[in-house]
Amino acid sequence: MTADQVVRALGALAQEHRLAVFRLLVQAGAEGVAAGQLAERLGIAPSSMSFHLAQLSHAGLVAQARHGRSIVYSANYGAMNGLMGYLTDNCCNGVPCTDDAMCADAACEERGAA
Amino acid sequence: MTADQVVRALGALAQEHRLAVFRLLVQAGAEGVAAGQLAERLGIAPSSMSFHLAQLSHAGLVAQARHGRSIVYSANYGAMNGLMGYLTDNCCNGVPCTDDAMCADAACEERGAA
DNA sequence: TCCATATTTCGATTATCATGGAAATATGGA
DNA sequence: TCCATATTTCCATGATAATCGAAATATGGA
Repeated sequence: MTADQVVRALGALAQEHRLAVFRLLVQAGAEGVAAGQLAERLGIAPSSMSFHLAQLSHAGLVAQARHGRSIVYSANYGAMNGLMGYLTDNCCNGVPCTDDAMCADAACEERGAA
Repeated sequence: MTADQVVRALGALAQEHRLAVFRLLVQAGAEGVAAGQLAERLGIAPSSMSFHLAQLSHAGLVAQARHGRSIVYSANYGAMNGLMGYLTDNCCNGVPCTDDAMCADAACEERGAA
């Protein structure tokens, strides 16, 4: 994952509505949620939701599939894990990890100083 | 960590120069790096660097300490770990973690479905 | 006190983001 | 074919972000 991709993924999640959308999609799992339902649940206009979904899609964080008249969105766990990996390396690289940090005790030992 | 704090932290990192700054600070460790050195290393104007450092500081991701005439910035690992924890919960909550995912095999078992 | 260094704040400019209504596109069913 | 539903694209608007030069603030030393 390149730094440019990381910036785009972070930017995609760095917005109240988009973070909420991603959380909903993660909770929904592989089944996904239709665009209209997302707009209704968050109380924003369909066109605004479409804009946000495009950003998430452009960042590779969500996948879309047509299902009848609806377009169903689902979370892309691979992209999220890639982002987490980059941040973990960033968080722990070259410095002793703190003891009370989840990032340290679990992830760092797993991945080493890669 | 509230959703609002998470959005602010993500937004702080979702910029080429600020992500680079944070990486440099993580590499530098507790010693930190002065504002002027950061600006010189990244090749941007001091005032621009000050703007970016203010964003990182406002998000709680960096700490600052005056050291003579310089102001030395250092990474706040606690805030970063808080962000990682939120994202980990977001990434794994309620769905079966994929096998090839770092986020899954290490962090999820550690934290459970909290 | 006076000056040089280090950083921030201010001001102006340009670019990008977020929003929703209106129109366009696509699908399914009568 | 015709219509209702679902979503996106287009358009205009207001808000926020990123940039840098210039001026202001703070520190240390002569």
